[in-house]
Amino acid sequence: MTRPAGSAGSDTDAIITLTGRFADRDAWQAEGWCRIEHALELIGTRSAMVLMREIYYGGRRFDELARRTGLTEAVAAKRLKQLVADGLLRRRPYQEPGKRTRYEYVPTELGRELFPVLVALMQWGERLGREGGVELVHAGCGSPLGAVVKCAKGHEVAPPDTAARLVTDGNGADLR
Amino acid sequence: MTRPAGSAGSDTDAIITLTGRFADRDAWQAEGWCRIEHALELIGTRSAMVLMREIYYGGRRFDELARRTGLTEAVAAKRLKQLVADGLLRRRPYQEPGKRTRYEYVPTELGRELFPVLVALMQWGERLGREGGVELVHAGCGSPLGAVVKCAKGHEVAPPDTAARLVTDGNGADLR
DNA sequence: AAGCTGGCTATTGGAAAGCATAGCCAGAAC
DNA sequence: GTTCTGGCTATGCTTTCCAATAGCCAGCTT
Repeated sequence: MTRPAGSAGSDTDAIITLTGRFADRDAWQAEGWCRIEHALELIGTRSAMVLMREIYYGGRRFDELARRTGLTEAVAAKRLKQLVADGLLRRRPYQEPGKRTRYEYVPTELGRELFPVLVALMQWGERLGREGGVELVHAGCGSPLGAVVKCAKGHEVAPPDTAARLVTDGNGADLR
Repeated sequence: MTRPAGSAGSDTDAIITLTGRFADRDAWQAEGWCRIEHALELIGTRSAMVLMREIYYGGRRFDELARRTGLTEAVAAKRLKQLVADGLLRRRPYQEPGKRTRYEYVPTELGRELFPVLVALMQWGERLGREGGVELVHAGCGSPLGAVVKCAKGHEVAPPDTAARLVTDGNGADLR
């Protein structure tokens, strides 16, 4: 299908502004290139997300993580193993007196960098209107947290002020 | 299992600071209360996420959305229907000359508010090291976007400065 | 009226996610 | 030794996700 130029919906409700070669969406596609898809390959399951949530709440040990997420031990073990393999968590030995050496799961730098994703999801989940729940606040002033989109130079950016840019891999690879 | 007080891992790697009644994780659990889980019920599938991504890139019509996400038409139709039912998208009639009236999918306010989630995921996905891809930048200055966690009063907040707070539903309901 | 087309819908099947239950194993307690 | 326990591991099943393919239908064209 060839889309008549400029006819695909009014642009009054466009969210991201596509500029340059991106303006014609028929000329490129994001499949396989998309960083969101890459991210979802690692944390795209419910079990991975709720385990990382519990890690953020301070859970470290296997039985606590399994119990508090409501996952079965089998699912928790499998997913924790994968999160370690993917570099979000690290196994760290510990030993309680009179007990054998065990391992607890602590976040790596990559795991910590998931913070804005978790906060953004919690913020959006609040919008869904179900009352109650746990809210994150700034320990210093007590105000609730939110994720704000800013550019590297510090400007706050709303969706219409956003443009998409192609990043090549240096090997001359191109979109599509 | 009763966890000996203060023994569950060193707190040097704690991410979120739990205060007050939250300090004892055995006294509460997030299952069912968690806003992240609520959010994932709506956008927890890969198909929902990539469809919303294409909506952000400006895709509006069924065949374009299906084609650019790489989803089959059956999956795209089912997921779009669900996204409309959940209030992230809205069906808007359009008619091209000589064609019958059709519907395109435009984001609602709720759908637009997903922006920080998408940006945070893209930012984190970039960290995974795979080269290439589409990057979002500020249209004004060209710098790449990121999601920054701030409190309502405008302070930037790092994970250790974060506290968790219980929000009741006004009916005296409590955690667990 | 007949045909074409875009936007779905239905069916089938395979893969993955997740639950329930049971079993295994290293090592401390005894 | 033997027992006990926490942390997994294995097995079987159900559900959900998604691909592939085929079919349906409103209404525009001719």
